[in-house]
Amino acid sequence: MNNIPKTYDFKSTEERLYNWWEEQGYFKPHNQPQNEDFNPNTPTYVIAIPPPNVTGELHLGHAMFVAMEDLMIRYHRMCGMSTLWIPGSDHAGIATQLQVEKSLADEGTNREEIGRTNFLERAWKWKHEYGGKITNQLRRLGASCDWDRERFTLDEGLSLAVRQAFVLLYKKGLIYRGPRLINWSPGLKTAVSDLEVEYSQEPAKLYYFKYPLKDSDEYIPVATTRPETILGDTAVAVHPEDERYLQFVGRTALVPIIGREIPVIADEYVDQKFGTGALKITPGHDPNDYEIGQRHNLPVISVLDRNAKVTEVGGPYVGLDRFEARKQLWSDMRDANLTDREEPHMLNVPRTQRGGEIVEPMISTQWFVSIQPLAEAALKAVKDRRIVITPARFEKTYSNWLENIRDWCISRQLWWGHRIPVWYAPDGSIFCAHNEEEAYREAYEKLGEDITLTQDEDVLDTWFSSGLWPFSTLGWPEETDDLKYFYPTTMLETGYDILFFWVARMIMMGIEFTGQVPFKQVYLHGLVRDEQGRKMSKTLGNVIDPLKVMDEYGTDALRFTLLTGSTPGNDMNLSIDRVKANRNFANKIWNASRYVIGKINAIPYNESHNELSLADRWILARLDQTCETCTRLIEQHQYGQAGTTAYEFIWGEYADWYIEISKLQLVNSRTTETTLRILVDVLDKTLRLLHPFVPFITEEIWQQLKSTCQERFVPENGWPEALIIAPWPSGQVSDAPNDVANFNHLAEIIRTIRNARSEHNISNTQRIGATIITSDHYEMISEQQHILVSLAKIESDRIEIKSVDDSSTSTDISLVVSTTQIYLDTNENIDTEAETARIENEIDTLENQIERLEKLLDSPFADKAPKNVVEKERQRLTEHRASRDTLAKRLQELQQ
RNA sequence: GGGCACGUAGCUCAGCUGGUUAGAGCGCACGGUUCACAUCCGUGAGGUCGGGGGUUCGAGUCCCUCCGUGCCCA
Repeated sequence: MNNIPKTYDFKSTEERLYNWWEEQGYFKPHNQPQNEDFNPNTPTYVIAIPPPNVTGELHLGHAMFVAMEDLMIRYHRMCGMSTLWIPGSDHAGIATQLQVEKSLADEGTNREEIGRTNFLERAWKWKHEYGGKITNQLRRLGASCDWDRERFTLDEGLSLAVRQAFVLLYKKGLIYRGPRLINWSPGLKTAVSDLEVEYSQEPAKLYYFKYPLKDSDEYIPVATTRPETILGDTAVAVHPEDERYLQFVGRTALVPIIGREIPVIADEYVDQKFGTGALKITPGHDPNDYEIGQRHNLPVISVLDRNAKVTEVGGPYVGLDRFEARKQLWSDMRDANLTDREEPHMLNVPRTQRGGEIVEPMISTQWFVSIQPLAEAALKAVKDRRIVITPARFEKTYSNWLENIRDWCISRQLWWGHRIPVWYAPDGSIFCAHNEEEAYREAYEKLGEDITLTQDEDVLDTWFSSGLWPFSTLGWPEETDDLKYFYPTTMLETGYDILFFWVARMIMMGIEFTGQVPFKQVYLHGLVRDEQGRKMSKTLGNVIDPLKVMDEYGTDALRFTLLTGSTPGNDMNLSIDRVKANRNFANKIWNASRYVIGKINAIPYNESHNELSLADRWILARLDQTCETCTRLIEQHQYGQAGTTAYEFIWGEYADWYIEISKLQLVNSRTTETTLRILVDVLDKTLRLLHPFVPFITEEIWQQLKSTCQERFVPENGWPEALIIAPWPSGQVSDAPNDVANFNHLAEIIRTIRNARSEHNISNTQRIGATIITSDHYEMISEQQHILVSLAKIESDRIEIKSVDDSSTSTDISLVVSTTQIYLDTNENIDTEAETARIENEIDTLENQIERLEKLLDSPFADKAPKNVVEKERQRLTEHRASRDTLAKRLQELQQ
């Protein structure tokens, strides 16, 4: 009868459908400059993917952004916009280089040994071998991006964009090179930006010691967390109002052990309450000291080199590792009687984001972007709402960061990346150009032909190229047709953790280079954590692999869980139980559809009346409302709510009620065809609603529905080729509130009867008698009698609908649903005592409600609250009173 | 030190601009072999929304404060 399997098999579906979609070209914008019938005025919806690292392996963060963005893309595609999702990946400078270096190490060599050219060859080879992995995994998630437009940050085009951006900024004076205090990673041997440093609270020691004063036995007590930096001290500072030490200001102190002479200065920065209240100043290795040093014109001494080993200024300690030097120096100071004591102390330790080793602040010559002017423009774009961030609270975070931003260190001492487009002549002249030829041309002009240039050794921060992503992927700096049509993009969706790293920088660079904001909306999702709310980490062993989840429960289940289990900007704890529940949801969709398709196949066409039943009108009205609600919620970025709404509709209303009722209507030849038509119509539209959330199952079942219906049932504008490009169902607000209210009343009666049956342990197969007394619903209930009979398991010739209570009813159980009275005749020995108790209990609750409502309506509420709200409560009071009276009467009868 | 978020049923989470005895899924209890589905159906128990104070006719939903958790910035 039905050749559709009983359970949805996602394994045989997902890959097949994905490939088909892609082959059919559905992932491409339907309107694009390459088309012959291109219309530049067709509205666009464009998202540039947050490019995952090429070295990356799929994790739930990727799953999250794909679920969100694919939802946005699919929704807008169905809405008819020319929709483009640009995929790609970034070259992840440090991560990739580390990977390659690791394999070199395994071979017993290293990058210095094989040289830059060979190293890059190796890196590219690595990229070609493994770089496709992550993008294939994105496909697995169902990402409907236009793969023909896939980009990689080291592509030729994007590299050109990077050089162009650099040259433009340089010529504008917004890029400079110079020695500054930067964050140095001794292990990676490169500078990193402020953002790439993470701070962790760690137990450490506070070392108290004596700073001897020149030509005196006196000393200033000083505390430090890093004794090794004493070697680089260039001052001792005290607070200008600190009476304890004021006398020393202006005198000269002697650096312990090495005896260098340094001044004692006064500066407001010093915290009198911390340590001894006196501070040693090491401008070469501490950001705060650096600033104090600037204020007081102190010399800057670097005591540590690129390997974090002591330099020659460190006298006897030269060559020692920083922590070794600490021990040695402290021990020597102890011998010299310069130490006081050590105290345990919680320290804010700066560590590199990658690798986690302790960052060494040090002076180094690096390239920087003067960020101030860019930041101001970026701030303005959000302030005047050319860019809107969701959730809004991140606008504050964004502003706060940009208002306090510091220049961005963009050079990295790596080989894998965009090499800085700057060439040096032997005389030190600098030529910043798009390429070597151009640099030479300029050099010849200035210095004559007999000259050799050498290019800067460093590469750029990966984020520098990511910052250009929304427009470099569209062809910038070329004025390509794509750029003209698709830029600015519409939405930037990503995790809030890279708001600064990426989003802010794209906004700054987008405005700078294109004069336009790179996107109009920003939507930030939260981080996915484990069930206990812990961050997933390899060391904790609590990492949930999305691939495994998809293997077990299907992609749709994972996507739906991520979408409905999270709220904008808030972290979510992923529960596998929920994924499982959503797998069941997919199966529910499957089986509801299986029912419909099976019925169409089983029931031959027969002309029937077009008159709609209450249930028909109800489900159609509810469908309209659901479409309207889902659309509104999606437009408001409340994606989770939208998904839940559709979920509840198809399961709780369509499957639980309408399908059940359709079974009755289908056996009646007068209503068969109409019922089938409505079954199809509602299912079709609901599948459309659900498609952006659960694309695979909906497309799969929709195709079957379509081929089953063929010409027998055709939607308004015909059957589209595929669900992925089917028009989004518009929801006109239904004008049938009565149908909904009536149906709800009917359903409530059924629920109440079911409830009573269950409480009295009446078996499901046991039919019972029922008398319904209703004045205001008499007609409706009479018409819907067959539904009552069927869904509440009532004996069809033992049901009676009355409009007046003639007190002739024999009954075991008495029930009340607002103004409708229900009397059940069960043929069983109903425990009178239990029934009495039940009714008494019911009356009790009603009395409480009545009392509460009477009080409420007697309070200022009655005239201060809006009329409709008051009216609702009045209504409720009336109903409760009626119910109470009915039950009281019945109670009396029982007690006679 | 500054800022933000979170704390709602045993568990994982919804609850939009405040509207009046709080919702879902899972779990639990009871009952179900009807031809869509046991990855199911029906019924039920279970929170007064971290504590306290305030604004309001009315607060889980706004304000203050305290406690707890997490994050960001310095």
